[in-house]
Amino acid sequence: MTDHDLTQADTVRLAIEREIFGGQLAPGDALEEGRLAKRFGVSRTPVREAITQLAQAGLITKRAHRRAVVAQLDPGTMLELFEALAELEGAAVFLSTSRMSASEKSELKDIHEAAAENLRSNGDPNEYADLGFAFHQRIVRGCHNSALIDTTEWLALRVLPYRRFQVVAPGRLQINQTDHDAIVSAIFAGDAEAAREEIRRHTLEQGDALMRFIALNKTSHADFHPNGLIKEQPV
Amino acid sequence: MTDHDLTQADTVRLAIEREIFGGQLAPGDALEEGRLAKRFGVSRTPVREAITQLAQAGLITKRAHRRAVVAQLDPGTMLELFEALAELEGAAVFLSTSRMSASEKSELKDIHEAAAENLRSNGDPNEYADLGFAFHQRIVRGCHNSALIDTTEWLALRVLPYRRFQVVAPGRLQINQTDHDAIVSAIFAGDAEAAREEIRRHTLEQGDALMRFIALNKTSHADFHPNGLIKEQPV
DNA sequence: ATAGAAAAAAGTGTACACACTTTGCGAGGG
DNA sequence: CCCTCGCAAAGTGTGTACACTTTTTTCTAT
Repeated sequence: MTDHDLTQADTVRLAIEREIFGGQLAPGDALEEGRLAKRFGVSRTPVREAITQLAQAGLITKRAHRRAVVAQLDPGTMLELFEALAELEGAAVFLSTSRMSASEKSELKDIHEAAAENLRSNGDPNEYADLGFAFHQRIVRGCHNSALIDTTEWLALRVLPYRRFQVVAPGRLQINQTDHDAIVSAIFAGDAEAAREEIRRHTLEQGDALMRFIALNKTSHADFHPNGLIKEQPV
Repeated sequence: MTDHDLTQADTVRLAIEREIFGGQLAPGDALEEGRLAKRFGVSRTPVREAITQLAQAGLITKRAHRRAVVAQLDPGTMLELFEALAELEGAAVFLSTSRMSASEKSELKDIHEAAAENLRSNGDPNEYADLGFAFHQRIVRGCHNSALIDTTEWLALRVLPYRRFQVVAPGRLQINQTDHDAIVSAIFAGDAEAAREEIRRHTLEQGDALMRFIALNKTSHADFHPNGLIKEQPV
């Protein structure tokens, strides 16, 4: 089956997610069931279901009889989100330090070194961002506790639409890399408590920097709207 | 308006939630859209939406073209859930220690002492369970970070259907109270790190005890359907 | 002109119909 | 006897119609 057992609602949900993460749908944009239905070539029913799920995931907000909107995070909420994320990643790395297998650790080191190389050779900042994401993911998944992993990644997802702003913030990348250095060292030294502290500080700082950057570039998100760049899979 | 702006889907969702927490719907029970629709006097559409939301929340599991089922936690998953919960509560108390207001702290102390009194006078175990729930809730909410609070309580919710087993486990209550003692002391001493360690150990131990108890009473859950053993606190 | 009310337009919530998938069961071959 | 294949019943996924709510526009009176 080419179908992979994905229901149409799933397909639509995935597509919308991609558009949010890709930036075609910016925070604050309205999602109207009818239009989406026509655009994806399905009826409103699966679109509606997709929206419900995305709302539950916190990616979009929805109130009865009102249009659904891509979740918009005010500074306070975002700060809380990053603080919570910092704590969760801290908890995860605390466990990961003693639980990561040798191959997982070496994978982490590989990612870290690839990022360093990217930085040294002035590579593509987007690639660096991807490596940063993989870095955090590798650490979190190293705790081998799906409940904790899912919870952490779910939280990370909610701030993901905003991370695109960070790649262009000047000077951040080097600081980021130094932080990662400290984290890797702590993990390889087996010092769980130190690893926790390092990643907590790091993620908090990341959120702070992101907020400052957004505050400075107060221009509307609408600037980033090439719109319709993604074509979805027709079953 | 008596309606309070709740859509029918919301009403159904709330009703099913209550039945799960109340024990009328035990883990493993199948939820069939048509029957529920008839029972609640609505069409399948809102029922379907409610089920989707509950599935997203992890309270029920759902796969394409198959009946939805009240989430059944195998021992491994439950252990993971408690471990994750222990870490989250640890993170929360770490923040709470320095953030709880004087009145919040005294509230916590009141709850703790009421529980002690209940124990001393051989009071109602269900009341003690409620106080235990309130104890944890008060601590978690003391961190004043809604993202962390929501995440933690969401996780706690997933194991709630199983907590009903614990109240009857022999000897647990006294151990529980001693643990709480240590936690309260650490908070009042302002030792965030100690508080974190205490609550981590405590919650892990709680999960362990629960698992042992369930393993011993391997009989079907259906036996425990006397309906309303635990009363939940809305809002 | 302008504020307010009334009506039209747009959009969401729900019911119902029907196609497609899964599941349970019974008949026929090994 | 039991395994398998296939058919019937049950149940889910989606399209469509319509009622009800919100939003926008238009019309009226000051």
